Amino acid sequence: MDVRRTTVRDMRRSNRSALLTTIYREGPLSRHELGLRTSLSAASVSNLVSELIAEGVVEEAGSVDSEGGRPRVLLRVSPTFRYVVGAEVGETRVKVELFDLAMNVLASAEYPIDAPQPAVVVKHVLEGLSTVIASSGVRSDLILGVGVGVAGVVEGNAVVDAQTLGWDAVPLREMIAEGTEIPIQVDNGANMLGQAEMWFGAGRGATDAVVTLIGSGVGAALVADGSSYRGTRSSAGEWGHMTIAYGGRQCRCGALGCLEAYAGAEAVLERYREAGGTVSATDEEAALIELLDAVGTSEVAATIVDETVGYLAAGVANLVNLVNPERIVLGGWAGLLLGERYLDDLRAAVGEHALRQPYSQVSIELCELGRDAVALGAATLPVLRLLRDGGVVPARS
Amino acid sequence: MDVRRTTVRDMRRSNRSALLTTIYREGPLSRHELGLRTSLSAASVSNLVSELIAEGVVEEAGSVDSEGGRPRVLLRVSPTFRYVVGAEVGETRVKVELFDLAMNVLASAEYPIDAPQPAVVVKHVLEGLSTVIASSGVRSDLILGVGVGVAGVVEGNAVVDAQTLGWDAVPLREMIAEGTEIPIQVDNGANMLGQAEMWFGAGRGATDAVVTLIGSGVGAALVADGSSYRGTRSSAGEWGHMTIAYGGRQCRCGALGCLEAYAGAEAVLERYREAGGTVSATDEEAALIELLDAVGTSEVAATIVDETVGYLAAGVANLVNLVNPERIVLGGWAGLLLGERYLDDLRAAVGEHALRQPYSQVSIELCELGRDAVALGAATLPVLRLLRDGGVVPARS
DNA sequence: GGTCTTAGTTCACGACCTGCATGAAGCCCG
DNA sequence: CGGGCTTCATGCAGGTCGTGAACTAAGACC
Repeated sequence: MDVRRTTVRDMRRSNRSALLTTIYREGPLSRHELGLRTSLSAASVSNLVSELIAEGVVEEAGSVDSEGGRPRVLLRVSPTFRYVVGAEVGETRVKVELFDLAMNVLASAEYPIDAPQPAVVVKHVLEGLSTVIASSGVRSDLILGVGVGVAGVVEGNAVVDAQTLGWDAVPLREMIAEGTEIPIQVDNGANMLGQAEMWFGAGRGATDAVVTLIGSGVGAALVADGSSYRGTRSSAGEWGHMTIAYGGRQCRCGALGCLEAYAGAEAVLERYREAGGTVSATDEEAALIELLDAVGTSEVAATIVDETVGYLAAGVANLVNLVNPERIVLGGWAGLLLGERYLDDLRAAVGEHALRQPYSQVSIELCELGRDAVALGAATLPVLRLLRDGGVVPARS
Repeated sequence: MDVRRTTVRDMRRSNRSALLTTIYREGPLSRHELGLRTSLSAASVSNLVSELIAEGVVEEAGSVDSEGGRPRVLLRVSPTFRYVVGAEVGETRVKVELFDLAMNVLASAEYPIDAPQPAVVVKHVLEGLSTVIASSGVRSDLILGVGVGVAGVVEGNAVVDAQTLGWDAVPLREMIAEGTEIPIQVDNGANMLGQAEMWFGAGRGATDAVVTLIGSGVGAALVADGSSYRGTRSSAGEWGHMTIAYGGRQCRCGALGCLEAYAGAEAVLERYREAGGTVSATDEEAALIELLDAVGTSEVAATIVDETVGYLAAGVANLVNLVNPERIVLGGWAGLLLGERYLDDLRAAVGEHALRQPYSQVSIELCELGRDAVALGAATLPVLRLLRDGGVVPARS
């Protein structure tokens, strides 16, 4: 099972955590409302809140008239109590951003890379960390932690397998941690983007959702009962290599008929070329835009795009049937390009593949944060830990 | 979120629950071991256990020599503390069984049905209940509850949609509850079978698993972090209608290329007939056996079976990739027939469709409880409630 | 200025778990 | 065969917690 709560002190921590999480997630709230939301007694709320205020985690933020009585004082998590850093490690760049607890970007640094070697990446992350600390003027001991989102499978803070980076068994957390006192957490980039959409984007309010990530390749982040589902060894969410066309096109993973071999941007362009279409752009994103823009004039482009929506719909429908989510978020840069133009077509096509019951319960939405939200999502890792610990910041030796 | 634990009394209930669950699931244990397992202090274990013993929930069961010290007294949940009933509502029969808490069958009743009308089913369940009570001689106020597994989608104890039974929006729990004082819980039959395999069959010990159910149709029960995953509105696990062959065979759900249209027993036999094969049996199960037995002599049969294993493997691989389970259990009568003969072939074929990483972390096993375990699984519902409540039996008015 | 309404706080109380000391029960060895 | 040893189990004092009820705070309305 999970963490056992046994002693009476654990209970307090758990209640602090519930309270703090509620304040953080559901915006400014009064003590009264907090009592209702957490089903704690007014006395306990008062008690805990005064403790949180004394520690500086929570602060009062104005008040609201109540109907003819004493006005209620609103509470919020103090944005400047601590700060967090998020880093994105992708194929082509390392991006580091520093946020306050309200997730405002205070500083940002970016380093293009061509050959993503672990040592180089570590150097850039640490360099970025120093840079954002310096340019924001935030005291480094006020930084809660650094979350790192990597384009690969992460198992317990080590990168186990990252095909696109060519990494295998890289102990990334330890490597970064050697260069700083600040706690490091490493996780899968797709999950981080999903986390960002769940907290601040199209996934807000949902507890059972799937955030899809359609770029050159295809992936997904699964959210079950309000928290990210990782599977037994953290590699859940490999949606791209789901067989949807048995015996079909060969995928770069080696198998036949994977969704990615039809709906990934690389595959879409390849299918277009095979069908006789041509694009002038060499950049994948520009090429896909070119293809999408050609739909009005080119029969071939129209067919390819139409088929792509169909394949994608089958993949989405499989998610709908299997996990019965309340929301599916279409994300990733290619997902965004397709979704902007064909979201309604996609929704309809999903209906043809999915069962009536789960289909009627799901809403399929476009992502809201664009492609650059990996660092934002990664920065939620230390925030999540803070909320889980009820605002108790572990002493740094 | 889930149930909030706030007061100090909830803590005790939660600890009782942890203790009782550990005793139930991990067999006879001494107080000392319980302390280690639950990370409760020895004093608390002693305290709680003596309470549980006084209430009759737990009993001592012999002792074991320790190395040169006082022997440890083993504790177990008293099998005769209470009793539970499980019922299976299928297309062709209603089956009711009465168990003690060790899940020994004490009495059983079965009613064949042809037209599964709700009223008839309710009558049979109630009749079965009286029968098993009478023939086992168990006092009816000692029966914790009746779990009912229905072949259809269940949302909050009401049957929302059951294609095979032709039901829609049947408030089954209320209907049964009108005829008895004993608490009723209704759930999906596939999930119940999954539950049975997880507790007593091939799923034992796994916390992230999928129990597949291959019969005439195809379904699955998802288990995440040790408990059944139901999705947002309880219809998760519709594995059979996952598209695996885009634009392929028409499924009875109306869509094209569903897994069920290839790997469900009905579809397999249909594909066999289309390919020119013939079977003499009219019963589906006998027919499938006939087909499987013909593999050695008939080219057509061999091809069909070979292809079936392939399609099924693609479906299983999709589960492996998407949810990264530690175990997949092949269940259902057709799954059992196929698995007995081709489990190794299936495992290998899954490897061709799944990613290396998650494939290496999963074990694919044959179910152990056969096809008749729905009632057993359903009977775990009241047991689960008992464990969750820490052995506190709600007073019946 | 009195009364009403709503928000938030204080405090005694009962309930809880833990650590430590103590009791229980068998083994080992002289 | 009895004292010491080891391991298991329990009783008790102490500290912590959330709750309910009484109480204070702060504004609206007449």
